[in-house]
Amino acid sequence: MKQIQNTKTHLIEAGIKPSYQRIKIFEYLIENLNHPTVDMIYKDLVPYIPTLSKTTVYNTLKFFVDKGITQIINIENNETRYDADTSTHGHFKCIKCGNIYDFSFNESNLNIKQIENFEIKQTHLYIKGVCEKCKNKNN
Amino acid sequence: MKQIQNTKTHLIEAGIKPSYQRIKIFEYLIENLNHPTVDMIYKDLVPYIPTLSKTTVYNTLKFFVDKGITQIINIENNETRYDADTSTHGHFKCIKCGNIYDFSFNESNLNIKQIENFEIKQTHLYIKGVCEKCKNKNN
DNA sequence: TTCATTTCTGTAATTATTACAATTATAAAA
DNA sequence: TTTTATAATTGTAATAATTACAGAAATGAA
Repeated sequence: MKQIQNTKTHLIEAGIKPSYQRIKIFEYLIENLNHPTVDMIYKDLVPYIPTLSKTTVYNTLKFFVDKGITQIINIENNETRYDADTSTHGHFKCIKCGNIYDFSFNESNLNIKQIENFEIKQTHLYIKGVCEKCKNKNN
Repeated sequence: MKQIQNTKTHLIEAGIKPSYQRIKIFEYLIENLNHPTVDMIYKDLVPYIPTLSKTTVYNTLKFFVDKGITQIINIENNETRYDADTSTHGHFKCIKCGNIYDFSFNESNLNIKQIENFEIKQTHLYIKGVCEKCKNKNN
């Protein structure tokens, strides 16, 4: 993923007015690439921004997604996660420890005939299983 | 996907006692491979099973998933969809018409090095974009 | 300073899902 | 056939995630 030097500039370039809350939320995302939920973001930030509202977190993230600087990760049905890395990459969720690992994959190798003439906007790949650590632990 | 000849037998083989509700719900799934939500299943079945409870639909689907004859499809964060085709296959969701198209892909082509030693249980691939029909319509 | 616009906040409403207790159905045993 | 135990279904209440919305605060230009 491309390194982001300056949060403020990055927001402005995406057409987002860099308010205090937006800067803090986006900084949180790039410092926590472990795909946090709204609740995690809110709980971790509210000590530093006591007036923060959960609605603001929701609104801001939706805005980031619209502007293309954040993507939504849907692995479990009841928890929406957010990722400041908007490049196409896969996620592996370990069913033992719950950890989510990023990985890269070659999209062009997929070679899907059935949707050849479709216009692709986003590709999401996630894999569930047992990670190496947990595999070794339980043996 | 493997053709299912007899719902009752299919349930028994999966270790599921074939109650009336279970048979009807599973038949609905194999007749509606367009990945219905709990709400769709409930609304479509309740005219035929007036006593049907939404809780039963939830319980039954969870049971089917546990027993491996149904898989969960997570494309949009707020709607869990169900698929009686448990084979590994991809889903394409058109952002114009909302249609979900199935497609097959070659998992081994993904060639993922970062999770080489991980134990893979399920692979989920979904693509968002514009389907051929909608692409032609809007031009 | 005023005014218009945008952003943020808090509460209430909505929706999906789960928990749980009571009822009903099923099937084996007496 | 009746009894009994177990499993499945149902309805309601509770929970959790998300959205709607109106008012307050902040921003920035006139």
